[in-house]
Amino acid sequence: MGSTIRDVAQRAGVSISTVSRVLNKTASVSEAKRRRVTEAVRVLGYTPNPAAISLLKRATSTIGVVLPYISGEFFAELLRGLDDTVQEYGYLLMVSAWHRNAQEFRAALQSMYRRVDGLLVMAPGLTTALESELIEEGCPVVCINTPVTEGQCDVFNFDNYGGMYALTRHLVERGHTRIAFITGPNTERDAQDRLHGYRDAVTHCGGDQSKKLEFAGNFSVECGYEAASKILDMDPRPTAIIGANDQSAQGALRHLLYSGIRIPEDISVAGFDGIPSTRYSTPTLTTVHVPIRGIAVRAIHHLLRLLSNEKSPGGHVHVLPLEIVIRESTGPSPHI
Amino acid sequence: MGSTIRDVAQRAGVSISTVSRVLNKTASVSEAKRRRVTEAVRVLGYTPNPAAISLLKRATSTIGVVLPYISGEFFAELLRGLDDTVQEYGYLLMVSAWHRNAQEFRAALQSMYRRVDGLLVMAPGLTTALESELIEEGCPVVCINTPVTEGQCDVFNFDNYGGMYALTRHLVERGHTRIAFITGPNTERDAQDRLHGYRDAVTHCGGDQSKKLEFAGNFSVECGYEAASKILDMDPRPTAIIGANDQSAQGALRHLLYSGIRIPEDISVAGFDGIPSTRYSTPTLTTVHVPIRGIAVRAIHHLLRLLSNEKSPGGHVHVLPLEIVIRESTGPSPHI
DNA sequence: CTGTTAGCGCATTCAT
DNA sequence: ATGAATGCGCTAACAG
Repeated sequence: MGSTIRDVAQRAGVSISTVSRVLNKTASVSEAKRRRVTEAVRVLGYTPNPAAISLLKRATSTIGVVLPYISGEFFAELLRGLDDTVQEYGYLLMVSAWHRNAQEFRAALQSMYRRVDGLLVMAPGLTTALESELIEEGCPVVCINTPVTEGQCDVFNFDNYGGMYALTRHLVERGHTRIAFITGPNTERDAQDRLHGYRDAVTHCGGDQSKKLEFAGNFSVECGYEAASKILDMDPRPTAIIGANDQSAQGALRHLLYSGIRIPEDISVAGFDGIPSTRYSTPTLTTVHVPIRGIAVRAIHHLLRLLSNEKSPGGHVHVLPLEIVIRESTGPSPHI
Repeated sequence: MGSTIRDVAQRAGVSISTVSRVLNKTASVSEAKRRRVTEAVRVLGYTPNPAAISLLKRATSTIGVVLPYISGEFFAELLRGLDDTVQEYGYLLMVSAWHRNAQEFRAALQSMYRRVDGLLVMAPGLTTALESELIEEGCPVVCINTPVTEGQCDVFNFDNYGGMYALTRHLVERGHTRIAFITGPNTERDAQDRLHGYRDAVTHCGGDQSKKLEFAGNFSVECGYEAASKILDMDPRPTAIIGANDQSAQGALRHLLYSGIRIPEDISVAGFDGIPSTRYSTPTLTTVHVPIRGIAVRAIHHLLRLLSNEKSPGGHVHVLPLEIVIRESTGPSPHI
């Protein structure tokens, strides 16, 4: 280890260009020298220095991932999808999380500068000010679940509005009129879209529309737990609760069960995201399935295509439709 | 973007060495030139090319993370802990997962070569053959939850054996004698240690010791679900089930509830890891808490110390004690 | 086919 | 205090 191309050349008794040619198959080399080089490489355990290649070729074989946070099943699944996919193409993943503030977002972007060939960004709370910086990053950028407006980079979004609209309508159609809603962070677009989907569905389909039914949350289990506590005190009491994401719904579920409420006889609970544990919550959680892994794979494929110049960024916004996963048997269903 | 130190020098009317000196504060520069340089840097948005620095300094400000798989809450929490910590020190995280086979492990290691200053490896199924390659990686390596034997790199492990021993003993003391166990992958040391902890506790404390009570699993929810199905058919039926990890316990829980079994009146269920959702499973899951984030922080600190030559690798094995988290109220407890 | 040479962008001597 | 020159490891263009 630690050997350079020069060491290999010396050991094989050839010039460094010959070594390079053998390694990169960039020109034909006599069989004799080829074998001597190959052998020397093996013995020395030689691996080209990525920094030198990067300096020369302006490419790093690395994809940068910038996420608003890393926690919960959602991100594990996302990262796994990203990693699996880039590995297929010989790329590496550089990961950096920021914590919902512009400065850290900038820092994360900055730190990736020239360390990655392309960037995969998730920034549900992206502002136009930050957006301009994204574009100037100097490398192809693909966004996931991010409100990009200026059409400078391609985006893969979920139909957060439509998914929540459908979920809410479903509940109204099942006879619920007072449906409480636990919101996500009001700085994030996906959370806002879900809120609007809920509001519109309630309005259009004949549910109670009242701001009092909306409880401020932040996508955490804890906020769901607290919201449920307030919801139970309401009079008249809502007959259904929707969490802006699964975690807040799970928090609510937790509190209701503790309070002796029967689900769904007394109150129905639904979430959003379709994280694995919704399948084995008790009772299992009706939710809207977000194909996280699928979007990860698609986004990476798109990004790699941009890198190979097969495509140019067109500011395309892909909105993926979402499907409700209905699980409302009283007891747990056999599906896991 | 895309500007080099030469561009900055030209714009400021100085030599590149002066620019370098200003940027790195490596020598004193006249106030006038300093300001011209600073201004030029600002206007051009200049950032040094990491590849050049890396080539020159043989350092990348990057920590590599090699994990056996990325899924579930466990890894999300681990990664979050790692990322938070390295960010404090201006490092970046390069992540690569492998899927329980030696070839992918080698590939992951290989791909990190010279791209990272240090390596954080988790390889519960590490064999001695692979271990030797780890050592030759050419950069400091710190392991987590990995059976390193040759004492060449430092390790932070959990007391998997002791934790499971304590958990099993706890159940025996509560009157259980027939305790079923859902194992983890038999290629992984942590899973084996947990199994041995279970066996020894049963033996020492007076439970039924029978291989028939052991069900082969692989840390997944699904295997727990299937194992529970077989366990229910046993005669006499076990009165308790321990999953080698929380996910398999949750899978078992899921099946039991579906089958109308009351927990814990009919059968008690316990897991291992203490992932967040054990707090809002129904009923909440008794488990052994593994301080994932804590170990992530410690391991990174240790690795960074190695990098700064404050310490040299001594083959130290740190075994962290584990604590049982008992949650066995019939209904969910108010703690979330 | 093969060896020599010129940079990639930068920190670092070495002169001045 | 500052500029010129060297080289980190490598590929590619250039001569043979």
